[in-house]
Amino acid sequence: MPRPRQALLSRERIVEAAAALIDAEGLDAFSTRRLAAALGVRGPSLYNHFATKDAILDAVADSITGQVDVSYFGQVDWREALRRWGHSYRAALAAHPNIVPHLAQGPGRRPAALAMADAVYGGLVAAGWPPARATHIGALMRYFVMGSALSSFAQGFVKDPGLYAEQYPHLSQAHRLAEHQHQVDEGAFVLGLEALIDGLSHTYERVVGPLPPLPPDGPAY
Amino acid sequence: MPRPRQALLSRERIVEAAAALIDAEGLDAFSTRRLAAALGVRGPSLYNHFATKDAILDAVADSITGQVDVSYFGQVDWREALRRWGHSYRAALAAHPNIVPHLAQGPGRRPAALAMADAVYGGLVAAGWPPARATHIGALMRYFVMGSALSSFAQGFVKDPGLYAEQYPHLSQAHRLAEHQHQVDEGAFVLGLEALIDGLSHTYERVVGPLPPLPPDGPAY
DNA sequence: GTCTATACAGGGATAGAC
DNA sequence: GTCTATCCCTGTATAGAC
Repeated sequence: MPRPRQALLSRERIVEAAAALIDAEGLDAFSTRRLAAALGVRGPSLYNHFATKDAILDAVADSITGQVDVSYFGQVDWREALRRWGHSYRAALAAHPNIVPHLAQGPGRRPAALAMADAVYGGLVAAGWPPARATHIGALMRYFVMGSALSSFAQGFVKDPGLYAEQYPHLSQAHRLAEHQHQVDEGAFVLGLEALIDGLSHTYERVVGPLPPLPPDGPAY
Repeated sequence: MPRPRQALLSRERIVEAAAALIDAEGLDAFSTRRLAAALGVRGPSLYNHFATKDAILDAVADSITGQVDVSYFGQVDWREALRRWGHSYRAALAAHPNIVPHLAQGPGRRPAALAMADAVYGGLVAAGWPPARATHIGALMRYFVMGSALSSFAQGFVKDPGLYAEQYPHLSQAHRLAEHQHQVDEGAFVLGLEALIDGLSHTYERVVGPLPPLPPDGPAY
């Protein structure tokens, strides 16, 4: 099948198939040859569209980051924007847990990651945060969401109860955690996110000035 | 060199050499053959001491987790213990940034990680936290420290200013960040850690009861 | 029980033909 | 723009020497 008049591959098709393969079989199963096979093509053909395997992974990561909603910044109070961004960010990663390990390794040159950082930074500065603090808040939120996604989708505690009995007295019930891992992850994430927002609100009042009370279920303001 | 009367290898020597190799050349350069060469031995010899390459990585990861100091729990106020644990945890990871990506993928069966989780959980419960919340707090702190270590030691923003100009209006100064990445990481980590502790203190007061004021530089209590 | 030699299947990436 | 052929490197299974 040499040189069809209509190109078989495109960056979009490759990214799409790569995401599907990683979602279905994990990062380890993702090889250039397997990806090519899924596209009805031979391995080296991919190199006409991407320079390296890593570039393909970056593109997949970026397409996921692009799904994070940062539109809240500038529309609602920064506390609420932070909350919604955190949930949207985590949800985007949760939809593709298998590439989170790659995603976590830095914004690098991925445009969507930079656009996200830009929106968050701009929104916080517009809300009154000093630029240096705005940078810090964007970073620490990323830390928290990334760590949460990574740790959550890695299998946490092992199922075997015998592993824990006696050795780790306080964790004797830990095998139960494996069954409820999802609830734990969710609970830990929400508790941490709310604690962060609460703590940052106090920092804001110390550094910038008083904050308006949040309406219980108010419209954008 | 067949069968020396004194064994060349031991689990300790392997773990030590593996950590050194990873620190020096990164996770990618870590192959069984290269590790064996560093130990004056051939690749397959390692399999007399570890079942898989991954088991070696787990052992390295565990030895690093083992350096985290959790002795504060039960000795000082839980807020202060959380603070010191966070710093110790992060420092341990910062000393070996290159294996953090592996470390981040779940406590799995690594004894030191379990011992750490046990100590934290026990300390928080002893301090009055309900068990479910104690679990959540241990998890969310791990999220934050892991995310921080991962994102920090991944190269964050790229050095090239041209990449940012125009495209991301608020980040136009971002190339400066690359130069000061370390300060940003440190500042973001401290800001986030303090916000978390502050926010959790309020949760404690809502859920458990009043907290004693912290002495400015007090002894253990 | 500890090492060496050998071998295999699979990986990422390149060169050159069509 | 895709192919084939090829290179070198990887993890690890196995068999045998001591």
